[in-house]
Amino acid sequence: MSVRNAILSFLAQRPRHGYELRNAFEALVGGEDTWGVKPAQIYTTLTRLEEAGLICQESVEQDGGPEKRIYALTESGLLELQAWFGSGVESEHQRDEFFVKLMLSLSTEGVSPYRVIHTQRGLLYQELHDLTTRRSRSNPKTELAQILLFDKTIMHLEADLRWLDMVEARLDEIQRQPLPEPESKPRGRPKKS
Amino acid sequence: MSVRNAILSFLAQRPRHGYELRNAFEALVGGEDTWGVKPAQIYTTLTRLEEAGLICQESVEQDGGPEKRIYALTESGLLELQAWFGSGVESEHQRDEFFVKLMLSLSTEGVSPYRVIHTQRGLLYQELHDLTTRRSRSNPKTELAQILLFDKTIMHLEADLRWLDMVEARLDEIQRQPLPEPESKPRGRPKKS
DNA sequence: TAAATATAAACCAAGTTACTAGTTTTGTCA
DNA sequence: TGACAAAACTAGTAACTTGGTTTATATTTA
Repeated sequence: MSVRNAILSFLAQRPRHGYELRNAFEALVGGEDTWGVKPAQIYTTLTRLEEAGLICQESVEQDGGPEKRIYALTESGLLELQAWFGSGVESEHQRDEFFVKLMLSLSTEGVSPYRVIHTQRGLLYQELHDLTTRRSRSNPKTELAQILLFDKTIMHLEADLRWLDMVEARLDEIQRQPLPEPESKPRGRPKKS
Repeated sequence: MSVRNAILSFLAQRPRHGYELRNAFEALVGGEDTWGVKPAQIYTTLTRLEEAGLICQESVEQDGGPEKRIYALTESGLLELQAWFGSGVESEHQRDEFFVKLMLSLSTEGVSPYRVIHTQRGLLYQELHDLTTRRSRSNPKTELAQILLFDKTIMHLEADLRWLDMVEARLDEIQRQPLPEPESKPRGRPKKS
């Protein structure tokens, strides 16, 4: 979704071709190691946007080298973009992979939930360390936006670590509660009872 | 990925058929409004897992009604599952849609970044309110796991809100910094230096 | 007929792997 | 000095994977 809308937004500034869009995006998010977007993704997204009528091919340059398909925003593309800016970004509510893993580890024999937590904590600390290092290497005079993005991720990692401690402390309690295992219900409309 | 691995984990307990797996998953994550998984996703995932050789059809029950394809875990499926439990869940590092939107709003005319922040804050407060309500309606004697999952999401939302304030306070500063227009890299073979 | 179990086929959107092919610059060697 | 290979950039295509949705189905039972 981000890449898609970013393309629309760049094309709202002026018509561009695929490679130009890729560079613009990478510059915006902070380069390869932050959000490396592969060239192919730009082009597949462009064709999908064109199919949807949100952009159109304006012209094809060919100054000696390979072709440059120049895309431009259509009216409906502009509307879509404005709708995006006007709406909020919903969080991935409750779809937490680690939570699922932890719950499953409680009901799977041969797997220790404490070990699962331990492993996860190790990974989180690792990621936290990497990010703080990279954050401290950034220049606040020119890369403030990047630093703020680092801060956001760091805050999330710290929250995850606090949560992990919380869960670990109450794991016995969770384990004592009945596991939510539904038995297969009988076929057909349920009895009125 | 979660659904996929959850299926493997359920099949590790005992062989089951599609609908049974769906019920097990919904019971685990807490029902429709938390993580509604459509039946079709279970079946598509099952066929993909079978193609990958991680599960196999053990038998087909047919007690009068429609067939029930019973799936079982294979050895390589068990290995895969253990690998999953043994590894950590990596966070979606730095791929933040709202950050992209905010940055784009700075360089798109006709869009106010303050408005974008305002809208997002409204949505976050809304989500926070909904979650705290639902959390308070849960029973800690029987749904402790669910409550902890609510807590995790709530902690993330709170972090997002704090971050939003932080960013808003420094928005002028960000705006004064040069927009990261893509720097064109030097072409050709790099100098030996 | 209403409501539930149980499954299948077709499709979709985001993103990846692997590839082609030309361009520009630098390094090196005969 | 001239030829040429090496390395990186520019620009794009095709095929595939993955996670998920839409829609349609048949069956059972109150």
